[in-house]
Amino acid sequence: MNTTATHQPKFRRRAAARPDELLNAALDLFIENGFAATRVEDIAKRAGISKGAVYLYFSSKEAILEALVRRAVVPVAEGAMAMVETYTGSVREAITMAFSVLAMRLSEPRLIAIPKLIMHEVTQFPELAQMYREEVIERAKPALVALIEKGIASGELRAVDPELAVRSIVGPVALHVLMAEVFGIVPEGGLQLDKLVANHLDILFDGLCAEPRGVDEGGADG
Amino acid sequence: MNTTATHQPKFRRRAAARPDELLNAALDLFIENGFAATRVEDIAKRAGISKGAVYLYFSSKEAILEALVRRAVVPVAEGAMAMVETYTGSVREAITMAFSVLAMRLSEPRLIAIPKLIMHEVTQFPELAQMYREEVIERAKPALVALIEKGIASGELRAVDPELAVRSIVGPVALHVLMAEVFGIVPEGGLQLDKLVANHLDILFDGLCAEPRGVDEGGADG
Amino acid sequence: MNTTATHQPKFRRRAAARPDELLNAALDLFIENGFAATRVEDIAKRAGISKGAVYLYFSSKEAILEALVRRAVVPVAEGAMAMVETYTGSVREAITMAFSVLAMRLSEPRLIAIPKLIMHEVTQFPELAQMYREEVIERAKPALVALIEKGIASGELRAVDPELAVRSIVGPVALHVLMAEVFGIVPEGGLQLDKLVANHLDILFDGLCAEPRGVDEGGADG
Amino acid sequence: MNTTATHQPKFRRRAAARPDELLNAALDLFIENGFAATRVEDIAKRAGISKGAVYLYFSSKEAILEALVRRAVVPVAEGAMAMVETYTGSVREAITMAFSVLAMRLSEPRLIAIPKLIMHEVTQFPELAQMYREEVIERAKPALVALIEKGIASGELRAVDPELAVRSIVGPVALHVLMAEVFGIVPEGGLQLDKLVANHLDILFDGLCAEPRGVDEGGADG
DNA sequence: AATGAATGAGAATTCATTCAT
DNA sequence: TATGAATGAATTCTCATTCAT
Repeated sequence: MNTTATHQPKFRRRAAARPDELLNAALDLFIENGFAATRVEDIAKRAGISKGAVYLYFSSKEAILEALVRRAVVPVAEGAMAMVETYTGSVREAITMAFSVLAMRLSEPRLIAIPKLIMHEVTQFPELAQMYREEVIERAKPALVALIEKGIASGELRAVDPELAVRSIVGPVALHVLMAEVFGIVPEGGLQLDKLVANHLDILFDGLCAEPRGVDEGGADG
Repeated sequence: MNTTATHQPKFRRRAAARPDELLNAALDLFIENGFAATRVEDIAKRAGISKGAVYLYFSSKEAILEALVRRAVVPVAEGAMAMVETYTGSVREAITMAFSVLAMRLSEPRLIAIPKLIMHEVTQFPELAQMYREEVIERAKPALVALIEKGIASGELRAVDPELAVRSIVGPVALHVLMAEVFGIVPEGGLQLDKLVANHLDILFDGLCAEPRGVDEGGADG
Repeated sequence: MNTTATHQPKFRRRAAARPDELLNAALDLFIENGFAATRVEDIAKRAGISKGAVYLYFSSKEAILEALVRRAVVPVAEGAMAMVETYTGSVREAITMAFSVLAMRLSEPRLIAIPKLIMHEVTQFPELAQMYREEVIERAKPALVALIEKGIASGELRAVDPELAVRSIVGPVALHVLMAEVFGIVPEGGLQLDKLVANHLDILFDGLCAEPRGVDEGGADG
Repeated sequence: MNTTATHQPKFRRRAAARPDELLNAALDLFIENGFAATRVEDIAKRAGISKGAVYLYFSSKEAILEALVRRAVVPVAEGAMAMVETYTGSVREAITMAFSVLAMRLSEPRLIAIPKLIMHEVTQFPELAQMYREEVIERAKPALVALIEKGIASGELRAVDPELAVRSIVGPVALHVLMAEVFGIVPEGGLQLDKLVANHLDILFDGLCAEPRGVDEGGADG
């Protein structure tokens, strides 16, 4: 937000910081109570300003929701899949690495909150889902698909359908998080995403079946 | 409406059917517009009765939602995993069979609608999620876990973490449906759940990796 | 409102009478405080119902204003100038008669209130003025113009511009009322519209009449 | 905007002109949108200053309206009817002359705007109407009444009621303007006040003039 | 069992006005 | 003088729920 020479205005009250503070406050409350059940006044109060002041920064409650998603979407879209595209070494390593990053991100409550929020409000505001799809999913998915295609071409992977394989790769992690967030099904000891990822990658790459493999069943636990 | 000469035929006399008709109407509307945006009067109108009459059958709008979930939950919970528990033959066959049933169910709009609805409204009504968890998930999951444990014990499967493996099994399908329902990401030609399932089971059982395998049957296309 | 057989529903609360009661209440308050300063709740209270019930009958506050004007406009438009069109005898008699009717109408507070209301709110709701113009003015004016034209043709009146002469006929009465209503300039003893009309007609006709004049230069065009 | 190196020129330094600039801006906006629909910020923006600065010059929005009327009222009241009072020659000439001045004034949008504004806002701010009455109407009217009385006394005019005759004189012009301003009824080719005045005076005087009549019954009362 | 008129709490939004800078 | 961020009172409209009929 700052450019280089840092002695940012201090007069102008704090107009510059406000929008972000408001979005943070709104995100907290939307997560907690949902969009509909959150009153503009609540957002204002949590941000430490008055109800009216909110409208100095956002034209409506819905505009807050939209800005929230947009703000979250931009950085993800930017650097997100860069690493996958520039991987060196095996596909297995690349995906493993990607997952370690993904797992880390999914553990940050304020990041995972955005897709969750979209899930909740998609009925009322389909444009949010569209924005998320365009900015995040449609960028990340091709990167993974390309990765798989390269793996197949190089002979590292079997000839599976790359598009659908992406579901097999990402789905278990998504479900794990969803179960926790929506249905409150959390393993003892917390999400333990790393454990899930390890188990999942093991299955993913080497298969569930024991027999056909000559080598190393080794297993799931990290 | 009539006052003195009263012997109104009033074709509608199947009061017993009413609750179900109301739930059907409500489900349609909840799916379409979400719970909050659906007015009780809309439900009444679609069910062909008056707004006031709704309250003869349900004590509140929320009670309708709850009844909706309860109604959907019971049959699923009952017969659902029976087949898995009584499987004969290999684990691979059992899971494949289970998936073919699951895929069929997920294709029925009125069935998939329920977990979707819960996803949307869980913030407002956590008890719905709890009910679903208790009645559906907590019954289905142990069945699958047991299946995997048996497979491991019999040597058919490698020694993975059974709890987490369930995510690897179900996750991709869940994600596929979620992508379609929430983000509108539908493959050309429709959901094509069968194709996804085939590809997924192939990966699941035999792994993505080509090399270690002696046999490569080439995979994905169903 | 009634058709012939009169034993109107008495159940249905009193839905049939409500809109009119509401309009009456609204008119009173709009006159007293203006449109903007009248709260919907005030209207409801005066009509003896709740705020919410107002919206069962009118979709918005503005809709009330519009209905108010429309209601007032219809009957005026209907029978209003019929008498002028079917006059027998001299133009002087016809206009004199018309004025006696007009004066009577202008004395009814609830009738004069409508154009006053329009005057006040025309800036916010130009469509009201348009409606009034189309329904009332554009019907009444041609009737008077025609009357004058006939008078000129028959030699009873001098050759003045009929369109503009209408202003000379109606203007003084309008101004009299306006002065009273807007600026509170009321002659001692009340409006005394009859006295004004008598004086005005006297002036008007002894200028309009051709006879006493030796010369008739034909008048109006500058 | 500047922070440390402060010697802002700030070209605007004619504080003395500000109130008038504000009133001009306000008048424009009040005419266009009405008092209620005009925001203080709009006035400020049009006057080229900040919202807050408005309150350095006027204590409230209402005070602006009041000042507006007061400013308009003073000059009119001062020189307005002087000419009528000092007329020489016939009453007919004096009134004709007065009308030519009046017509000119009524054509100036910013002058006619004031009584229009009062008309619109009189319900909310009756004191405006009172001010206008006292300062403008109550000065102009007596001048005209006196004029007529003199005319009657000198035998130039018939014995009409002078007070009421003023309505006959001014009313048509007022109505003409009102029709245009409120109901949008404008003759083809614009207001054409001169044409109306010519026609009106023709009608007016050949009724007011005593001469052509053989008999003078004296007229007006009832 | 059924109606639909009526209620009233509740929330978003606007804008005149204040005040720290 | 001047700014513009901040305030908060005020008002429209919605809709779940009740109840007289």
